[in-house]
Amino acid sequence: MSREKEITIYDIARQLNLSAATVSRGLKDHPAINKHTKKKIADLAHKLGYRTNNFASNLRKQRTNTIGVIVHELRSQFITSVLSGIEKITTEANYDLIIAHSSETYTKEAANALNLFHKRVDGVIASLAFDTTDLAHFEPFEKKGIPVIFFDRVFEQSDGAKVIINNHKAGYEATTHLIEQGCKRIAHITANLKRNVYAERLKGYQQALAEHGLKYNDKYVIVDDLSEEASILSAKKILAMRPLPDGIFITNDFCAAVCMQTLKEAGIRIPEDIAIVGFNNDVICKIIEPKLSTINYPGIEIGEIVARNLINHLQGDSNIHLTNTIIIKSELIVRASSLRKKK
Amino acid sequence: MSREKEITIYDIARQLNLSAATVSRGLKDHPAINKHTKKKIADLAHKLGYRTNNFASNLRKQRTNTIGVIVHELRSQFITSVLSGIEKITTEANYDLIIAHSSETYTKEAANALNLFHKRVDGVIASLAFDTTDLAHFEPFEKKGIPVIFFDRVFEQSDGAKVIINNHKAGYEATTHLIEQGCKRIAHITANLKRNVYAERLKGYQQALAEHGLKYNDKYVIVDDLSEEASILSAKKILAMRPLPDGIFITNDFCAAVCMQTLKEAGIRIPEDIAIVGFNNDVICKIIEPKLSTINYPGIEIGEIVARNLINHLQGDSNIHLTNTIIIKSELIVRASSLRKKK
DNA sequence: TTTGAAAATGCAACCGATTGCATATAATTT
DNA sequence: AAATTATATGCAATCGGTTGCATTTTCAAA
Repeated sequence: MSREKEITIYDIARQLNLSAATVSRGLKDHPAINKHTKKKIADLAHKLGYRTNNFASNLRKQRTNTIGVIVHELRSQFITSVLSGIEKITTEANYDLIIAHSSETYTKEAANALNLFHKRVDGVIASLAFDTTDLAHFEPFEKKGIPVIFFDRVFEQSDGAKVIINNHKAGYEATTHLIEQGCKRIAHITANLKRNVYAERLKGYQQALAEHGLKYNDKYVIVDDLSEEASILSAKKILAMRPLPDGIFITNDFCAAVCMQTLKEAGIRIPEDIAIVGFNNDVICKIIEPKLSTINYPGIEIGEIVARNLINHLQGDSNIHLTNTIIIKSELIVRASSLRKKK
Repeated sequence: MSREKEITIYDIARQLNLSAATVSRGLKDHPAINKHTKKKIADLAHKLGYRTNNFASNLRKQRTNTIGVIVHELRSQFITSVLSGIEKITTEANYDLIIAHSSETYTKEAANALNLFHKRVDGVIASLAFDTTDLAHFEPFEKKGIPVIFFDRVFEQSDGAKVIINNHKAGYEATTHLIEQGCKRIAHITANLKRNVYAERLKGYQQALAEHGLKYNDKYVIVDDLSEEASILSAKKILAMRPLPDGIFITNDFCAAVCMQTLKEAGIRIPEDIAIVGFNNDVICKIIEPKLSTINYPGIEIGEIVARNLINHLQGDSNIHLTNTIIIKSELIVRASSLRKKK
């Protein structure tokens, strides 16, 4: 069944009475090759159903034209948006993608990194797992000069390249908005504070409170893992608080949606009793009742920018190590879940 | 920076006074190699930081250990679940994955197929775009004996391998459930009827109506593209129907969620005025108010089964062409959106 | 000690595209 | 027509692992 012989440049060369070198150059539009020769080569290649052998080519060129992507989770609207942006750019530039996910564990993340290293990817794009506390598993890449670029979940203090939003500012704006809507006791539901994104948002939340003369209270900060079960638990903790909070800034839309639902079931009116702001601008925001205020975090753009930068670096058009941090614009989107006052 | 020389089996061979052949065999645990020699090779390889060169290996072996996946859309809960299942299995079996998405267009799907063909994937997993009406773009694979296995969106009449659910039965059960809840005028919102999944569900819907003595009415069937905008329009069409339907079977949860919301805004009570059943069992079902009844379509399992079958075939453990259709169990999940009667 | 078989290892030809350098051919200048 | 310069093409080594077959080593049986 698979007995058809593969066509190589040697077959083409023989039939046209040329050398393999000429065919190779002709196929990739080398300037030294005559136009007519190129045409003949291209025509015959097409006729014979020639397909280039990337392994031979990679072997010789010592490059793989492959980019590795490590994400913490696949089943997330935000992440798939980012991936879709990355895919668009890398495909255009003729790079392959190997996508690996760590399911939020350091161990799998390190294993994935090692695997990509052995696969000899030309570059890596990564977003860190919950419990990753060092970048040792990325050192082999650094030693070999293989560029690694982080997005979203990063180490802000490291000097690696990264694409992020200003999480501090986003947290500040979300909280300030709640204050402006008249909230006095604002809770915050977030995730593992080892991760920059959550730590920064918390700081923004704290700063907003401070600037508006509200006292920061540990008890109003809940850390969970953003799963459905954890979100229900978090909502129950909120319900048990005395006095009850009148506003919550939740670091993730899905988590916010689940909380909202649990609160509603307990008879809380939103936004009248408790106003809520989420994070990410997931499609879920517009489906839940009332619609969820949130921070718009543009996944596709992030993906495109990350990929573009990596590829420019690989092609020598720019250097990642110079522009070490890129900050993408994010903004507050106000919807019904937090809107108490008419404008 | 990237000046460190790559270690090859020749380096190891030289240092141990062995031939490259022995090192090659030793590294892959060939039975003809002495245990002690193997140990020495493995130790030195590790010490020198040797990493195998897959291109050289692939070039020689004429296999890529790569599987191509073509899906119609990345940003879908169902699809990412499937991908996550595929990824699990292929990673365990040490295969790489190239993921391409067609954005629901035949043109991109064909381009992706061609690309994967040129990349010489060992096998292909695919789910078709809305407007794909033939499988001509998969012929090159067939000619070369490269296995292609379809899931979800397939041509049921083709004799290619496929993994699906019984869409006819699912449509029948969803509709029958609505009838049992007392619905008399049941509408159906679906997508491009060229796609088996939607065509079959429609047939199931029709059969259920017929068996329960309800007349089938063209006007109650709306075809859209499942986008947010289209779903809102569909809901408006429902609202304009006279008499108003009292039940809707919607072929996709996201679409159902958007419709439900639009209907609610128009003052319709769910399930009292209109009962609704969706499809897929997306997380969204449990977040929307009232919770959405749906058909459970287990993405991860589908992905695992598809991948497992393909890999078994590639490794000669079984033959895809023999077991040509695999039907996965799906089932109705009843939630508040369709529950009118107490049990 | 000799012999035969089993166990280990080596030889060398692949796989197919790339590329620095040399050579041949054509076009241009003197 | 000879010399000079472009323009085209070819030669051959290279990338690194694999594998059929030959050769060597080891070890038990004769």
